[in-house]
Amino acid sequence: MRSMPERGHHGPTDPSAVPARLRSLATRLLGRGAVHADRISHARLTAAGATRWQYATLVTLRDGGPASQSALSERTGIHRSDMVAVLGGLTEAAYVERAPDPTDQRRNIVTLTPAGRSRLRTLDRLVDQTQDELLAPLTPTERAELIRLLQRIDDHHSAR
Amino acid sequence: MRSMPERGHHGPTDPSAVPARLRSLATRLLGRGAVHADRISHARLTAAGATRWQYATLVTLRDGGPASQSALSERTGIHRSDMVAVLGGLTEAAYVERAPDPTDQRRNIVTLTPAGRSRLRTLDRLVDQTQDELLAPLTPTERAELIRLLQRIDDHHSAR
DNA sequence: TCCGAACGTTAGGAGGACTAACGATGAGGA
DNA sequence: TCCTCATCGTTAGTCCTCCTAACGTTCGGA
Repeated sequence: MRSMPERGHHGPTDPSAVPARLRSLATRLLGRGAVHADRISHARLTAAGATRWQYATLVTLRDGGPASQSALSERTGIHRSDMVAVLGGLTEAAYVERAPDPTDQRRNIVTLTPAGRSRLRTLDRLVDQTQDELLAPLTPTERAELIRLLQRIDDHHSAR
Repeated sequence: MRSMPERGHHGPTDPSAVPARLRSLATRLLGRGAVHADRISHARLTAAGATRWQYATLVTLRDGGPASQSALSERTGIHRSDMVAVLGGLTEAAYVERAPDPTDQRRNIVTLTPAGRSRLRTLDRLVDQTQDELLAPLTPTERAELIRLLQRIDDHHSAR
C-alpha cells in the first residue's frame, strides 16, 4: 500500500550518552523537538492524505474568511512561492476555490468551500491527537507553560 | 565575500494576524522555534567557518574521549552517513585525527587534537551567544524551565 | 505618463534527516 | 572449522522545509 519508505527514527537510543553540554542547548533541543513533532504530525496527516501546510491554510481561511494568496502567506507563515502548490492541491480537492479579485486583477481571492470546512473538522481532530502524542510526557500545566514560552520566543524573533 | 545567498527572514510580520488555533499548536511552535534557532546558530557558526554538526562532534570528543564513528553518531544524534563528511572536514582542518582501531579493523578511532580543543573553546563562546540571542525574551528561570520541558519531550520520544 | 511596488508563478538551491546498499571485518553457533 | 549474521564506514540519492531569483502582469503615486 505504502510505496514510500517509512520515515524512520535514528537519533541516540541512550540519552545518557549525550554530552551534558549538548543536552542542555536550547538550539539543539528545539531542533530535536521539531523533528519529533514533524515525525508525529507527518505520520498522522499523510495517513489522511493531508499536509501541515494544507491544514494551516484551511484554518486560516476559516478564521479570517476569504483572502488573497499573499494574505494567506503572511498569516500562515508559508512562503508565497510554496503557497501556490498548496492551493493547487486544495483547489483540486475542491476544499477551496480560487477566483480573480475583481477590484485588483493581480490578486486571487481564495474561499473555503463547504467540503473544505468539513474536511477541516476531520483534520482538527487529527491535529489534536498529534499535540497529545507530542506532549504526552507533560502535565496540562506544563504543556501550557511550554506553549507560552515558545510563543514568546516566536513573537520575539518574528517581530520586525 | 559571501557567495551564498543570505538566509532570509520571511514569516509573518504581524503575529496577531496568525489564527489563534495555529498560534497555540505545539508542533507548529517547535517548528518555528527550530527555524529561529537554525537561523541564529547558522549565522554565527558559518561566520566562524563551522557547522552545528562539527561543534556537536567536537564537544562529544572532549566529553567522552576518543571514540569510533558509530559511537560519535550515537552520542551526537548525527546520522552515521552524515558523520563521514563531518569528520572529513574536521580531519582536513586538523581538529581531529582518524586512525584505524587496531583491535577492530572495522572501526576508526577519532581523537581530538590540541588544535581541535582550542577551536572548541572558541566555538563554545559562539554557541553561548546563540543561546543568549535565541532565549533573549526569557528570564533565567524561564530559560531553565523551557530547557527542562524540551528535554522531557526529547527523552520521551528518543527512548527506544 | 512613467516608475516602482505588489501579486502570483516557476525554477531551483541549501540544509537536515534520513534509506538503501556496498565491501570489509568481526563474533557466535552448529 | 565453517557459516551465518551483525557491525562499521562509506557512497549515493530521497524527501521535506525554507528560502532566493526572476518573470510577466497589474496597480498606484509622483
